[in-house]
Formats: sequence, structure tokens, C-alpha cells
Amino acid sequence: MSGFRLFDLNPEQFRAATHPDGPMLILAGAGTGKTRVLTARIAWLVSQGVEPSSILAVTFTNKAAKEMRERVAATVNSEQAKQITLSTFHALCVRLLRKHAHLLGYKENFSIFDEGDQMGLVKKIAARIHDKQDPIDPNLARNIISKAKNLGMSEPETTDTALGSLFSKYQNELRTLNAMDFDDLLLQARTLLRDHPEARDEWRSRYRHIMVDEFQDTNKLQLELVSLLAGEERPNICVVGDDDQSIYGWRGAESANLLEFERHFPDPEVIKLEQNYRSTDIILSVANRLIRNNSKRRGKNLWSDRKEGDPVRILLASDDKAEAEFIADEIQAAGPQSAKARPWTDFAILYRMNAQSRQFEEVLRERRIPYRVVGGKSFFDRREVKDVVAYLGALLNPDDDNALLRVLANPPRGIGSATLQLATEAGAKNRKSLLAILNDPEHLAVSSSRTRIAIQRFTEDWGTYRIQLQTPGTDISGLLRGLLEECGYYEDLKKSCKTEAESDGRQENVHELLNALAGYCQRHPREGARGFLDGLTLEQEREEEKAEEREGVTLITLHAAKGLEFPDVWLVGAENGVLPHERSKAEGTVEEERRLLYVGITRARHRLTITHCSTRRKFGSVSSCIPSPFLLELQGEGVETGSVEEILSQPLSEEESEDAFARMKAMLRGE
DNA sequence: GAGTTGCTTCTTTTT
DNA sequence: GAAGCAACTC
Repeated sequence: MSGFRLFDLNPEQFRAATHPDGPMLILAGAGTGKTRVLTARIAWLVSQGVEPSSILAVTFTNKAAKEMRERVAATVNSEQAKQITLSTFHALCVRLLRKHAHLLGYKENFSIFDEGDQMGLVKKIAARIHDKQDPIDPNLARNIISKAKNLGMSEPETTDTALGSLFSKYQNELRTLNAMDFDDLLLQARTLLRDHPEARDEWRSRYRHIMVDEFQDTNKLQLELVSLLAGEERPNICVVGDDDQSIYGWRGAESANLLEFERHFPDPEVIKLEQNYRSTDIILSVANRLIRNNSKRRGKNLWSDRKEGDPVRILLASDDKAEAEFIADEIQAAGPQSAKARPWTDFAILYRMNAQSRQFEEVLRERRIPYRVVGGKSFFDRREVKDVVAYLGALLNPDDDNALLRVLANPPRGIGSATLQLATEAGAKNRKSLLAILNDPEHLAVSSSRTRIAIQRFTEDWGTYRIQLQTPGTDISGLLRGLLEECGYYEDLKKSCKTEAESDGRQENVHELLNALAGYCQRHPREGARGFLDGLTLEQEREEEKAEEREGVTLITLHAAKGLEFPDVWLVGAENGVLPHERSKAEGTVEEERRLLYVGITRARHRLTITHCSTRRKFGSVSSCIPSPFLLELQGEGVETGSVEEILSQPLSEEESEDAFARMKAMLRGE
């Protein structure tokens, strides 16, 4: 018998964990222990003799997948844990597609385009179309295409409009590049399972128990995928979700998937989890008071038996700088060096937009308070990382012109934009990849002999590397290292840096990446470099593992905070236009913003502080703010309003002044 | 062909 | 207040 302890579960949780078969819908409010239930359920299934390899658990984010994997690993034995499929939708689709890509007219080594690649391609095509009458806004176009794909459309309804023609060209281009964007992963996987019975049957017979976490965040395509995998007759499908935490509508998520679960999977067992084990009663009552204002709800009543607790504070700061300073003060006053001696990891600052993190980073850095920024752009966005990723991508998929273009430009090789434009055109005309064109200069009317030599030199070198790559047992990391060395990449990288330190840092990043690649290839010989690259593109969080370990205050967006909890939370920037975000007001999705605030509130275990400012630097210049209308909805018992200045002007308690004194002494000693 | 400068434009949230 | 882009010089 495995080590899971069903007696730790409350009656509803127990019922969910031990439901034998058929569809099940678990409505799990914030903090009601849904991950725990899912984990317990997996353990229970295994204990009942269910084959671990026939269990599929799908989560929405990598973070959630990782957490679940860890928890499962702690409950069933490691051999069994390994056989369970636990992944995100996207990762699962990649797995299916890598195996069956040929059925869809792709090659198995297809590239995955991230948002940047996607944007680049849309821009390129938009420029090519260049309709003077109605010029295309690439951003908008990309959005519309993405939405359409998430509704299951693989091509436009008409190619008569500029947008429709762009959509169709975009899709064709991706195909010639042997590439899929994030949406394609879902879309093509759906098409695969829908139109190819042999593939469908294979996966359907493999997965006998399917679990989907955060079901309110699934879109039409994902529901379709799940249905296809589950099969028709009373499948063992178990979904968990909370309509009040549906915050991905902008990405096509349909909370109707959750709300109308019965329509897709008739006669399910329905279980409501309403006892919250996370927050104080006060915090929950404030959260409940807020979410009541939403119209489309399944409705539930979260409660907690933790009656003690501080009131929720709503505080006004004069500006965003004061807001950050104040919070840093409070964190310092309760942190490890204070009498309260709480670890930095107890504290979290939650905001609506990534851009808001900067102010806090600055202030925290000044005070030497360790912090970690979750999400945002980081490792993957760095130039040198993108470069190396492009090298790897171009090596693995010779059709990936995009990656090759980046390679060609870094370091400069005497093949410039004019030549490349020519080559790209020739490629389009002859339906050949950029690399093929360069390899075969017949197609290329290059004038200067210098350019011709440059091309020849590149293709010869590149050819030898590709041959080496195909030799079984090649150490790809080493190969890449040598390649970067020989082509002068490092020198070019160094030249582009202003300081020695910057250069070292960037080079270090490259090495880190190469080491990670080597490590991955060793651990997963079957997936190899391709798998590494997939993980990198899908996760975009290489650094996360390191960041996770670092002790510090957490800076995180409200979206990314879902699923997490912290003892002490500051929810900042509760202003009209920021918290209901300006754009969401225009788009009529204010209810989703309310849910976002709800998610934020329910992250707090013991203490919650909501702040807003009178003025804020926006766009670089100062503009005045009015409080979020949501703040009025929060008002009531258990809520205390005031201003940052008021609190700062209150005399310090004895304990706090001692702390301040000790800090000052420490500072005088030089930390 | 490569690199630099100064101009513009916007910014939600994420796989 | 940064990041992308066009025009400019070497």
C-alpha cells in the first residue's frame, strides 16, 4: 500500500479521491486543497491496481505540473510515478505531434514558434501584403489569428480580406518552415485525433483515467482534445476547477466548459469543496463579498474555521514610489532581521502588470532585501540565449528559415540583408528553404564575388556540422560549443558588450545553456536536443528553478500567482485603469478583472494589505489615479482603510524601535 | 554590409 | 521609459 493518507482528507475530498469511475466534476474553491485531492486520487487509483501509465493528468501551467509531479512522487513509488503522464496541454500535444506529425504533412522535427517568432512572421507577411487602404496592425492580426485558432479554425473563412489573406499566408508559411506556433500545437493535435483514427485509438486506449486541473481555463480546443482522448462511453474523466478563478478569458478560455460540464460528459459525480484551509475567516469574507458582484457564477460558499486574524487593510499612498517604500518598510520590520524574524519567503507583492515590478525591485534592491520576480521576461528574452536557441533550432530543423536568419546575422558573416532578401524571394518562388537556396547558388543572382564566397564558406561549414549532428551518439552540446567558438560568435558577443562584466555575464549564460543542454541529453537520451528545445520554448523558465530556490520576497503578477499562497500579501496598484485594466473596461471584461482581484485576495493566509496611489508614473510621466471601484465592494466588516502616511506617522512600538535601532547599528557596521 | 544614432510608438494578463 | 525602427555614417 502506498504512503498516501486518505484519512487526512475531509469527507468531500475523500469522496473525490476515491470515486471509482465515470465522469466527475470537482468544484474546488480557492485553498480547498484541490491539488491534494488530485494527488490523493492518483495514489488511490494506483493502489486499486490501475496501471500508472494509463493515468493522464493535465495541468495548465508548468509550475502546476511540476508541483503535482513532486507531490505524486512523494505518494506513490518512484517507478510508478515515472509512468504517470503529468504534463501541460501544450507539452502533451507536442508529444503526440512529434510522433504523428507525418500524418498531418509536417516533419517530426518541426520547430515550435514562440510569441516572438510568431510576431516576426506576421510582420513579415503584413509587410509583403502591404495594403495601403487598410494597413494591418500586426499585433491585432496576431491576436485575431490566435483567437480563431483557439476556436478550432485552421484557416480563414475568406481570403478576400487583408486579414484573411494574412491568416492563410501565415499558416502556409508555417507549414513550409516546418513550424507550429503555440496555438497550432493544440489545433494540430486536435486535428490529428479527430481525423486519424489510428492515432486516436492508440492514445485513447493508453489513457484510461484522465484528470484536468484548472478546467475553467480550458478553451474550446482543449475541451475538444480532452473529449477526443476520453472517448464516448462514460469515460473516466475527472476535472477540477473554480469558475470564480477563471482569468484567462482573453486567451479563449471558456468557463462554460466547467459550468456546462454535464453537457459534454453526462451524469457526472459532482463534488463541491468549500472548506478553505488557507486563509483567515476575515480574508475569506472580504473575498466572498467581492465575488458576489459577479453575475455568471455557479455559486459557492467558502468558509474557514480560522476565526482569528488581522483586518484587511486598504491603504492610500501618495505615489507609486511611496507605495513601494512603505511596503519595503513593512517587510523589513517583519523580516528575518527583525524581532518577528520571519523568512523573506513569507511575503509577496502582487500586481496587475509586469511593468509594475520595477518600482519594487528598485526599492528592495536599495535596501538589500532579497526578492525574486516570477514570470516576466527573463532568461529566454536575452539576446545571447535567443541566439544559441536559434543555432540549435536551425541545426535541428533545416527548414526553419527564421532560426537560420538569426544565425546568419550573429556574428555577421558578410551575408547582408540585401542578399538574404534575394535568397528569401528565391526560396518562395522555388518552394525551397533558405538553406537549400544558399546551398545551391544557381538560384541566387548574387552580384559580388565577395558575397558568393561568404555564402560558400558558411554553407560548407554548416554542412559539416549538420553531418556531425546526424552521426549517432554525437554530443550536441559539445558540437554547438565548438561551432560557436569557430564561427567567432563569442568574439562578436564580446564586442557588442559595453563592459567586461556584461560580456562575462552573457558568456556565462551561453555556457549555462550549453551545460543544461548537455545535462538534459544525458538524462533524456531519447528526447535529446529536440526535447530540450521544446522544454525551453514551452516553459520559458529555465531560470525559474534557480529562482525558486532563492530565498526572497516574491514579486508576481496576479495571473501568475494563481495556485500559490503566502502568509503576508500586499496587493498593489488597486486603481481604476490598472486593476480593472483600462483595456478590459473597453472590452467589457470587468468581471474577469474582479475575479483577478479575487484570486489575489485568496492568496493571503494571514494578512492582506491592498494599496493604491494618488498619482503614478505611467508612460514615463506622472498621471493621477482614482481608486479602483472594486475597493468600494470590499468595504465592510473586517476592512480597515487608511493611508500610508498615517501609519508611518504612528509612533513605533517598543519592539519596532528596537528593531530599527538594531538595523541602524548594523548599517553603521557596514551590513 | 555593418553599426550607430535619434526618432517613434505604445504596454495586460501566458502556454 | 524601453524597445523597435528608420535613416544616417563609416
